[in-house]
Amino acid sequence: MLDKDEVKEAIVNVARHIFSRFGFRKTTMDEIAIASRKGKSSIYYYFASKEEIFQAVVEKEAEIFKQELIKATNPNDTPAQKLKTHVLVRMRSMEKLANFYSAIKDDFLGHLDFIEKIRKKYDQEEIQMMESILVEGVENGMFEIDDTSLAAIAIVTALKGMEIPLFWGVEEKDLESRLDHLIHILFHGVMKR
Amino acid sequence: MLDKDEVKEAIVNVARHIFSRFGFRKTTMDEIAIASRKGKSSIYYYFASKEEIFQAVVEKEAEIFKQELIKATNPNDTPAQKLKTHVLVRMRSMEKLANFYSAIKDDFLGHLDFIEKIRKKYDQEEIQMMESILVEGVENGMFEIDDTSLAAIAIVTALKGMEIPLFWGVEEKDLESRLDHLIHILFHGVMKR
DNA sequence: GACCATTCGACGAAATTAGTCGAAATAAAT
DNA sequence: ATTTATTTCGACTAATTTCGTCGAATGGTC
Repeated sequence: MLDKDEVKEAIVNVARHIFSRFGFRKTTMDEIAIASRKGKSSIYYYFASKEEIFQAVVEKEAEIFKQELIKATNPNDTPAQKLKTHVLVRMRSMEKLANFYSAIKDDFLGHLDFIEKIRKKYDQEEIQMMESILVEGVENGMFEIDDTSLAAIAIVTALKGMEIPLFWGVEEKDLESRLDHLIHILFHGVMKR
Repeated sequence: MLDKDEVKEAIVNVARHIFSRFGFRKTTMDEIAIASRKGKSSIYYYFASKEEIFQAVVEKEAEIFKQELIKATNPNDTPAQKLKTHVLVRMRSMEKLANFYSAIKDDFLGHLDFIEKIRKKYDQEEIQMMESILVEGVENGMFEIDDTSLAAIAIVTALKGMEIPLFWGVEEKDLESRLDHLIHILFHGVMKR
């Protein structure tokens, strides 16, 4: 027997696929119900509204990115290696996230406030992850940073602001060198000479 | 000033993108109008109904496949090389076509007759292209076929029936060898020893 | 000006959809 | 066994969306 939260999660997973394919407006509650193999009222039993499911989906999307970040990071890596992994994962998932957001961009004009709220929360977590990498680097003597907190904010913000097209259409084999180049630009001031 | 057919084609091109992204049902005439930078009535001035645009889109989709086939074929190639190119282009575009049809598969249950009609027309053209390759091969003395017409039908039908998943997820580097294998299976009885 | 080709916004009838309601089924508790 | 709480569902409605129409406006050509 499935616990309530598990059913909710199953529904969110189904909804995630449909939303990311068709966007908010073009996704119907009936579709979500059918794809979840549930009656429509059952969906409303777990979620108060279409927006509430969507909110859960966005949250899940952010959570998945975070998990990928954690999974890809090897604790034994040097801080420099961790930086590279972080950037790599972010760039990879950026494409996915960009697809997701472009699928819904037409549906919300302006009032994306709750999405921004979720983003902000996960941005802060990402900044913290980044800072712990930087702190480790400083302790190791590999990095030279006065204010790691500020530096973490600067780096994550820079990554976030980075235009994705920079990486679109880049061949897999060229990605590595371009990544190195990017990291060089970003972290040149951080590494100890 | 644009001629009437050019405007129609421009609209079809716009509609093609929207239909292939959202399917038939989830694509609205207003969207097509806005994306075409036309008033909605103007769309209806060129096309009688949503289905009529869609029909034109399907036709265009098939036409594009045909053009790709023609473009990829080098007249100076040997018949054997032409066979390979034909199979390669078909497999590549199959993926695209499959995406297109999967986007609309839920919208029409059963009554896809006009789509089948268009397909049939283009299948016949493809069979003729195939036959001319076979005939050339026979004249060259490279192939040994009694009834080229029948052989062309058999080969194209076989290609059409081939499951796409056979090629999905296959790495680019492995594609070549798998293709050779397929061609060997398909054309073994045709090549002169 | 008269004529044709093309464009358009506004409108209505029909279809779709978000969310509700009451009830049925299922499990848990007494 | 009976009550109670949890979960499921189809049918319904009010509000929105959407296809296709209508009549008019625009602009070019004779």
